[in-house]
Amino acid sequence: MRDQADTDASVGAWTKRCYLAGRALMDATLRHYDLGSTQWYVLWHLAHNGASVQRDLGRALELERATLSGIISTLVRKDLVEQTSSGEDQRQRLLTLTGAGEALWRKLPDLSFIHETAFGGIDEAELATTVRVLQSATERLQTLLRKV
Amino acid sequence: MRDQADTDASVGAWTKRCYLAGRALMDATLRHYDLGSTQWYVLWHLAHNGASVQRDLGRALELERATLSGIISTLVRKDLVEQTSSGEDQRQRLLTLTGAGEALWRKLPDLSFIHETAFGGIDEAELATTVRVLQSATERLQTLLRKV
DNA sequence: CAAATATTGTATGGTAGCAAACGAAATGGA
DNA sequence: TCCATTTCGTTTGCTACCATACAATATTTG
Repeated sequence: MRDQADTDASVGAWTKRCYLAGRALMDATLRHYDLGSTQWYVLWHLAHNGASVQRDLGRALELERATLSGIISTLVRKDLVEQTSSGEDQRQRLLTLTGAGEALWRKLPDLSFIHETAFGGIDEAELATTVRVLQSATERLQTLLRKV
Repeated sequence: MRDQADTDASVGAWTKRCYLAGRALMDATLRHYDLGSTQWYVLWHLAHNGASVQRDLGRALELERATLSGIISTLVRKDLVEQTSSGEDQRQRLLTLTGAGEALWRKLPDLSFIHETAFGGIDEAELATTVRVLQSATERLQTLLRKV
């Protein structure tokens, strides 16, 4: 018998559900192409905006340096992305799609509707409020903890 | 100079932002106690509901078997949770807080407001719709991909 | 200019999550 | 009863995320 994944354990409350459900959907689709969802975002950005310095890509996709660094290294290992030094600033790395990367991108089904469903439809005002509440709560707690 | 974490890289779109922001807040607070946010949820459940079979805990917190298994093993390693065999079903493991686990729980600040802010206030109808859309999209894509 | 500081990317180690495969135990049907 | 199936927990291997620390390079300041 096939030992398939549990279906009784979906994910927690709604932000978690929407976030992880969207990721799960993308992952399920991208598994056929041996790609992760964040890897897809990187290819997406490079395919639409052309070569990019790693720093800028990180800001655009709102990923931590360290996180992006890992993602990029696996994409380089898969020969989908190339990392060259950008002439100007010797610290920066310029990212470009390789031929294989462009070929794969053209083969991929259009996932932007997933992106929209899972991550779109944002109520920016509500988001801003939530984030502000969380931030001030963090600060209060941090202050309290420092005193202990 | 202190090499602190980037602050320019918050997280992506709003589900991601809310989900990860909530986790980040809990993690920042719990770091002082060497606890992760999901570990906190486990202690929380055990402290409020008493001993629990691992299967039931998994369903209550909506965690995958494999995910929970890992979490439990680190909590056992930290001697906060005990895993005994539940008399009836020899496959099941009964989880209880150890003395150290209860002591730690009593020391922890109340994080339920974070839980509420980050994960509460769910519009269940909207959630259900979103999840349904995502699921049918998954199925459509899976079918398409199987045919290729 | 030299020294202090900031920025960029990398590496390490941790948490959290999922899929797949496995053993052990329970259950259901022929 | 016996065999197939299901359930429960674990393990392995992967993605993704963060914090921390570090080297290398830029930039700012004295």
